[in-house]
Formats: sequence, C-alpha cells, structure tokens
Amino acid sequence: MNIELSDQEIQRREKLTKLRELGINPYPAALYAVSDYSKDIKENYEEGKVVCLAGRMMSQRIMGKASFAELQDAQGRIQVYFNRDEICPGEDKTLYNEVFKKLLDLGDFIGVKGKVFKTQVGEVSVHVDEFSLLSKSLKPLPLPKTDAEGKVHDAFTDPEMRYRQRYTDLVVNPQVKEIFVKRTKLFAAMRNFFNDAGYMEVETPILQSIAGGAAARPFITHHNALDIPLYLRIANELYLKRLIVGGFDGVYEFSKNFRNEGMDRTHNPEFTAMEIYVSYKDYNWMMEFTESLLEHCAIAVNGTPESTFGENKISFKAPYKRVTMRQAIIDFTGFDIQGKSEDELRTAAKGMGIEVDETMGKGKLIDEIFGEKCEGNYIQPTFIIDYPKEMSPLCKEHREDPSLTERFELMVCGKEIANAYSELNDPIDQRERFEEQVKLAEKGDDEAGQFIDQDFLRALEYGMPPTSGLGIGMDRLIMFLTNNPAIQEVLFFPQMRPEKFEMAKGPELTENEKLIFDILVNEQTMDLNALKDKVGLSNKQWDVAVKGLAKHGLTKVSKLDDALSIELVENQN
RNA sequence: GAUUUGGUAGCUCAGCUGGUAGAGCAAUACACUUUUAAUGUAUGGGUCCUGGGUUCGAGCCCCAGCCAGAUCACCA
Repeated sequence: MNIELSDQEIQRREKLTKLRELGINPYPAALYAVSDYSKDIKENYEEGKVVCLAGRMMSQRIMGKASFAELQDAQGRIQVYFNRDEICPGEDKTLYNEVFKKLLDLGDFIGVKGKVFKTQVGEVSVHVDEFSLLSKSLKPLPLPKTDAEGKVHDAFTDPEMRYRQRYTDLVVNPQVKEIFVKRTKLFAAMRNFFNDAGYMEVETPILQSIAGGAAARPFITHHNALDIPLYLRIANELYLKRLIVGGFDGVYEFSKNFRNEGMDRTHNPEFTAMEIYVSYKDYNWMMEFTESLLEHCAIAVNGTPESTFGENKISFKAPYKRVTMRQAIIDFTGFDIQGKSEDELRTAAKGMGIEVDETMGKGKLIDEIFGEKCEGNYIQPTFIIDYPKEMSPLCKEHREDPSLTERFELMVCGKEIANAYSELNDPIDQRERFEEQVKLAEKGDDEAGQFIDQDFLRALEYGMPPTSGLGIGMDRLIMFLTNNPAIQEVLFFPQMRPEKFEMAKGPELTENEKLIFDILVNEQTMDLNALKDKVGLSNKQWDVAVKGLAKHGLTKVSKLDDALSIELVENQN
C-alpha cells in the first residue's frame, strides 16, 4: 500500500528516472569534499577564491543561458551563478538545459565548485564551474519567501505541522534552528561552569523500581526477566545523594524526567532537569552559586545577561533579590502565615477566594496561597526562601525556625525555574518525613509519595555530609532565554498524538460504487436522477460514490439541456 | 477535562444569502547572459479533515468524531 502521491511528487519521481537514463545517480554514494560554507564565504569575501560547498537548492531563477540559484547549507544561504557555456563548454548542453534547468528541483542537495565573485548588485555569489547532484528531494518543501522589505511571505507557521515535521521546520525556518543552537549552548555553558568548579557529571538510572525524589505520577513499564514493574524516573535526586554518601564532592546530571500528567504549552511528558549536589555547602552558598551560574549561562547563550520574555525585560545579572515565603505572602495578601494552624490557614485561603478541601495539609495550603497570590508577581529573577516544612520532605529544617526549611525557589516571570535545599541528611528525620508523606497519600493527596525508599534511608544512615542541592528546569530556562512561551518550541520533538497516515484507496471500488457500476454495466447510459432512485442511497452516499466512480475514470456525467445523464466510459484500460 | 478557534492545491490563504472550487508562490511548457520575492505568456493541479443528516443542490447548514492552536483547570 502506498500513500497517495500528489502531482508534483509524481513529476519528481519521473525526473528520477530521466536522471538515471542520463547516467546520473540521484543518490550517489561517494563523499563530497566540502571545503567551504556559505557564511564564511560571505563574511570573508575573497574575489576569485575557489570554493566547494554543498547544500539544498532553495530557489532558482533561470534566465536563458544564465541562472541564479540559492544554496542553503548548515550555516545559511549563498547565491550561486550558473552559466550554460561554462557548465557545458562543448556542444552538448544537456547538463545545463536538461539536468540543471529541468531535472533539478527546489530542495535537492547539490554540490558546487567555483569562484567567489560579486554580482552587479553587490551580492556575494559563487560562479559555478562544476556541479553535481548529491541527493534528490521527492517531496516539495514549503517555501517561505522574504521580500525586499524583509517581510516573510507564505511562512511555514502551522504549529502542528512544524512540530510533527521538525525536519521541515528546521529546513525552512532559520530562526527555529537558532533556538536549538542556543539550547545546546546553554547545556555546554552549564557543563563548563560545573566542570570548572570541579564537579563531576554522572549518570543515574532512568528505570527505577521506586520513582522517588519528587511528587508526580510516573510512567510504568515492566521488566520481563525480573518480572517486576519499573517506573521511568520523575527525578534523579535520591540517586545523586547516594553518590554524595559515596564520597563525591559534587555531582551533577542532566536528567530526562518523565511525568504522566497533563500536556500543555509548558508541560511535556518528558523534560530535562539539571540537578547538582555539592557537599559541605548550604542553601545560602547555593543561591550565590545559582545567580553566578545563570549570569554565566545567559551571557554564553545571548551574549548579554539581559533577556526579553514577552513584554518583560529580564536581567540575569547577579545578585538576585531574596524574599522569604512568609514575607511574600504578607506582601501580596497582608496575611501572616507564621504560627497559624491548619484550620486558620484553610479559612484564610478560603477568604482569598482559593479553592480548598479537607485533604490539604498546612504545606499544601500555604503553597496554594503563594501560587495563587504571589508567584506571578516575580518578574525579575527572585529567590523565594524558607518554605514551610510540610511542603519539603527532602529538605533540612531551618537553622533558626523548626517550622521552616532551608529551601529556595528561583522565580522568573512568575514561573519557577530552580529549586534548591540544604539537603536533609538526618536519617531519622528523613524517615519520619517519608512516613508523613505516605499518610498524606493515604489521605488522598495524589502528589505525595506512596512508597518509602528504604535503600535511600540506609544510605543516609551511613551518613551524608551536609550538602546543598539545586534543580533547574532546563526547558523552562531555555524558554526564557529564547523568548518562547511554549515548551514545544524548545524541544526538537515535542510529544504529539500519533499521526494517522492515510493509505491510497487503490483501484478497488467501494460497495456503493460497485452497486452503481453494476447497474450501469447493464444500462450503459442512464438519466442521473433515475439511477439515483434505483440505487436508493442517501444523498451523501450517492454523491460520494458517483464522484468516486468519475475519479476512477469509469463514468462520465454529461449535461443535455437540463437533464443530467451518466454513462460508462469505455476501454478505460 | 472545560470553553473556544481552526482544518480548502505542495505552501500561505480567499471562498458571498447554500447554486459547476479561487488567488499568490511552487509545478509544467516557451522566451530571456549578472537576477533579487527576477519577469512575461500559456497549461496542469483538489478526499474542501472523517462519517452521518437536511436540501433539487452542501466547502458553507445540523449531528457525531479525529487532529491541532488558544484560554482555563490540573501540574514540586
């Protein structure tokens, strides 16, 4: 079964045959010795320099014996000039007249050798001496065009198609490519920063028998040989801490995490977090580390700590403001959470118009108040510090106030992009907090952890040095650094519902078409309405079947005065 | 999950109160030796998302579904 081909796709396949007849392999095996790139040639203009480059032909302007084309390589586009009598110095002009003018299509990969020059209008171009077809493209690309004023016409913008066919998006939308270049720069910058600080990049399991370290619904899979369920990790925290127990000073991992939750413009089922743990440090140290890290990364990505996100201008220049959670809530609601009971908090939250229910504990209630009333107000990078203990089961108790923890989150444009603790290393306290989480889970909080990771507690019992840990949502961060409000824009292949590929119908007729065809075989020609009465199909089914037959070339409808008649087409083979 | 907008040629989009599906680019053919969204002339190209229904007649109206976007809900 084949997918039905469009007119242009058929034409391109025919060209493939013609090329082969001319002895040209449309998919040659040999390497092509590329020595130059479009951007370099344009930036370091050298009249007459001999160059060799390759890429897709993205436009073609033919003017008789001379032509211009645009070649797009990994760096960008450059104009190339073809002259018939130079491409074909002898009598045989096939290479230019047939191959170049007729058998090449936009999107084909070609290689060219020639000399650099400037056209009369001053555009740096390559005067082609030789060209070869490197790979034929059988499907026409969307072709956005940029006019003299820099306005883009026919842009390929439909998000569904862009995400499903990211390869096409990347070919025709250079600004999309730029986002992913920046994404890679961000990872490299962060890695360098950590490596320079002497910390080690590690890898920890993605398949875990207990999905711990965060509160989220995991994906479940099954291991056949062990015959056990395994979970795709929702975080890597507990494994990195085990490594700190093992004696590493600083470990970090860029971690693909998986959460079986809703999808929208800020959530993809798989996303990338960076987590780092450094021993003998606390969250105050980590705040300073974080702000210098982000300043470093912003400069590496954009060349400046300043960044634009929607209407907001943000600056990642250190240091960042620090606000306690208690103060944040006082600032935006006037309510002081200090020393309040669960019921008092619930009443207060209800008074602010926040939906509450009985399953919510103190931590959850405070989180709701903050999320609803405060979070969105922090545009410039701001550390929110000292979270209530109930919200932070893996975090060390605050050195001055046992109802709080030594935790900060970094807010940018009203969204959390980093989360850090002075990590809890008291194994007895940790066990109690896990047990508390299990109770919350039993009470109905589906975000609370249901299982206790006994092995992790055992590790803590051997002793973990005081440690500070930081987690950064890499996708979110790159969204801020590239001014993209949708996570789909910063992931090469965001999750989509699988596409359905419709297969060609083939020559066989549908049942309704057969019904009509059989009648016509006897009658040869009939009044259209009489035939319709005879087959007794609904209007829609009739319509589809008659059109289907005509499409197969089996019937023909003709009009005489006001009467329509249908006849069989003879000898359609 | 709710609300809402959209799905028409390879691409971007028109399409009137329901009356034989349109444009630009791309394609095909011809002309043209430094063009700039090259140009001129001609030609071909459609499962109007799918399935039902209403109607003499549906791209358009009604019902159901599929896919996507936006907003909201959810979300360490």
